Amino acid sequence: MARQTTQTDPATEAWTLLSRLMMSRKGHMLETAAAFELSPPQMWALRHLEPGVPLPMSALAGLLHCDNSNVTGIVDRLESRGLVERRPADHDRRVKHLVVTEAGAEVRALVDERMNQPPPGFERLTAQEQRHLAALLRKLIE
Amino acid sequence: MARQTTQTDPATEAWTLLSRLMMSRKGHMLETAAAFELSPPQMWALRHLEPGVPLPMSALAGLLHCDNSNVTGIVDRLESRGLVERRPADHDRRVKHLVVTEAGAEVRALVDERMNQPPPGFERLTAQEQRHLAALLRKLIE
DNA sequence: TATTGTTATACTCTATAACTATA
DNA sequence: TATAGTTATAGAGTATAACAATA
Repeated sequence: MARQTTQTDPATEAWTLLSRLMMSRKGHMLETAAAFELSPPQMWALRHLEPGVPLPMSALAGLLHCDNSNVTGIVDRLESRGLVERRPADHDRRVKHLVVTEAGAEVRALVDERMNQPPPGFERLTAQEQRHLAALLRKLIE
Repeated sequence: MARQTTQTDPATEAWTLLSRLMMSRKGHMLETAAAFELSPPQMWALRHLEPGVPLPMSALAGLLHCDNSNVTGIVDRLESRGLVERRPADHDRRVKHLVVTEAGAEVRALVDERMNQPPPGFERLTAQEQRHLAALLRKLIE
């Protein structure tokens, strides 16, 4: 008779708890996007674009895990609101670089501020526990 | 002159690391859904439906953070594949209960197995660190 | 009157395939 | 030939508003 070896290993348990925590934040994500009249993909695109760092369309497609053809539409809508701009790359004129405008950087900062806000629950951990958690996650991510 | 008090508090740092970790799993989520020919919302719906536990459509809408009218279409497609069934509730015939079929339960189990797999990185933590991480997350979630 | 789920509508996201302009 | 981005197309997700059935 097999022993009960699948008692749920600690890595799987930690990962499952972690997934549950993130799932519980989906509402907050949608509210944040709606607060700035952004669709979720538009918000992620804006968050991936660092002000002052031009990014090729195809690189954004990779970050968003979608096809290049989708990025065209997502960027169209961000550009029509003046949040990002397209600029042909110097080294290869097929490539278009995306750059965040000043207005885009402002919205992006507000979005980031809101999304980086730790969810309820963290205040139940002591400062030392919070630091320990951060240390474990750093080691996990490398 | 103000002191540098915003050194990034540990809760925000932990939360930011945590968000980064989950974002890095988006590709895995999309691949899992695609492997079972499910759209992301269809996969989430199936994961929210516990076999043997009937759930009203409106409750699922709440869990998915979307409007009731969306659930109609999402469930239509799951039902046409024989993964879930609609059943009028006894106590209130306006309500329709969703129940996972046997075929649905099988797909759901495979999806769960794949999604619960801890991502790369966990093997860099010792078993004790993994247990500690799980304990901190349990306290965080309550 | 209020609520559950559906339908109608319009917009966005999504992948695929075909196209363009560069390389 | 190959690649970056666009366009065309079809299907799915999304919210809003109007509706039917039920409470």
